[in-house]
Amino acid sequence: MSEGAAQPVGSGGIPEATISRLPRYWQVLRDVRGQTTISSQQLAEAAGVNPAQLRKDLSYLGSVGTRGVGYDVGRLIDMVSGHLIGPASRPFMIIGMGQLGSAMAAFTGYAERGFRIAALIDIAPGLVGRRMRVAAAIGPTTMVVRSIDEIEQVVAETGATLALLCVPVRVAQQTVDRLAAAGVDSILNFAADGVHAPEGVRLRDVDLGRELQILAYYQQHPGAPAARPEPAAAEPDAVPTSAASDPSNDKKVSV
Amino acid sequence: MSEGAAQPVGSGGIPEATISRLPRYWQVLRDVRGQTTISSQQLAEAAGVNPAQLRKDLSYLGSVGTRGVGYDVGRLIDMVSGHLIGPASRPFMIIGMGQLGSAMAAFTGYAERGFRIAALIDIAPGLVGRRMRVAAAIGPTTMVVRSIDEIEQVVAETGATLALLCVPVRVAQQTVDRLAAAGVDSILNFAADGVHAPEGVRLRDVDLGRELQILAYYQQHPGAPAARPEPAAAEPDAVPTSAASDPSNDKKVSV
DNA sequence: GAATGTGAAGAAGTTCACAGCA
DNA sequence: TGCTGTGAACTTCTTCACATTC
Repeated sequence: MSEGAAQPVGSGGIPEATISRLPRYWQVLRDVRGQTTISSQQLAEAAGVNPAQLRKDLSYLGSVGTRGVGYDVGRLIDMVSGHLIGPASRPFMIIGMGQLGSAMAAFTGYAERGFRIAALIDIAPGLVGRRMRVAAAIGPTTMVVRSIDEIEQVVAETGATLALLCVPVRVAQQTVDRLAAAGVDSILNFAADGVHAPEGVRLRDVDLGRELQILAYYQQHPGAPAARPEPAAAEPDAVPTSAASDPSNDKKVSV
Repeated sequence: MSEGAAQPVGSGGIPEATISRLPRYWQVLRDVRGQTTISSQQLAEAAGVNPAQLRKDLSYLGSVGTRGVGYDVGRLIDMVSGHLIGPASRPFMIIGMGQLGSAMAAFTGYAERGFRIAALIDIAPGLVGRRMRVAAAIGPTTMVVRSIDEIEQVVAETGATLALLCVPVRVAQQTVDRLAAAGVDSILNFAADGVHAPEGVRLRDVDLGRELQILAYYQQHPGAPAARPEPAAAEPDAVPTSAASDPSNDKKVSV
């Protein structure tokens, strides 16, 4: 059917903006696994987006809602995670086991989100070979830190081509190059300082300084539009003194 | 229409998309502090954006380039950081001194980016009162962890209304409410699990799971257009395969 | 001559509004 | 009746192209 509406994106078909929202939908869906169906209204509200937006986003996945009813929660979860992660849990490595890397290893949310730690990597002789705590699917466990010199072997053994880069800034570039050479094609970079991604590697920066600066901008410029249009009533800036907030989900000001 | 296409955004004047790019320009500018001027061409290339985009972005700041010459680097740095951070360094608090919070405290890039740690906060009796290492403007130093019960006082003393939230997910919401009540109006949230921002609070989520899922999507769908258009010039990048041995491995955890 | 600043064209993303199906 | 799916309107963002200034 159809033709008119051109495919919004050349290859994959799903617009970038939609992809970046999928994880949020997915998370909301996990939180409501109890119910069997959910309407675009409900899901959109919980995710903080417009219902039409949500329906359009889901329609890109080749949607399967039922008119008059809503979406089947279980089916939608499968569908979204199929697109995001694939059928099996996805292995990844943590590179650099300093404080940040250790904190990442201790994060308990991986399994739930479809990932699993395949290896911990460092270069320091003092760390390589040591056991460190990691959060696994079934409670915490430990894992031996391996050397970056074995990286090719680790990639071959585990099949992990996704890495969390937690090394100091000054070795970030060389480490990225090293990983790329070993076949890693996707890197989440916490060193974030103008690291250049080699051909064929997808690098995503998480830059603390950037996030802080953006927040600081909005602190300095009150009145700047954040993310929410939401007409709502103009309220006299009543700061809730008691933690209890009203349940009517007034949209967040997330910037 | 009346005013023509003048002010593109209602209140502040600067489009959101532009604001989110300013930190990147700023960082590039810091890296080239040596030269006195820079052209939109050069700056744009280093930042990985289109030159026209860059010029338009800068023009929102009430730009001050010189035709035929380029931009004065020093002046531009002042201008951009004036918009992002303001005249003085901006104080912030780290809430939750677990592994993640400790890693954040050790991050050495704050001063350079216009921020300074004003306080470390936790709730655990075992931590409150203890000294922890933090990276300060002049080398590392230590700071006493204070209780969240003193939060109002800390805010009053330090003037910090910006917080890095590094607490476990399950107490994230209540902590946010607590901070909001104490006058904190901007929060960078690492717990990131559908935390709701009280009225008047700007919450920005850094969600590890989300970032991973987005990367995983592109792994599964090669050919989809990613983030990097076509960044910097090809640099002759001497690839140091032998990673620098780094004894002080954990100190400079750059996050 | 060289590079900025910007109107206008173009692309991408969002929201509306309603047809169509359960 | 209720809610999805989607063309079309609308808004925002990006890029082009060129007049303008040094």
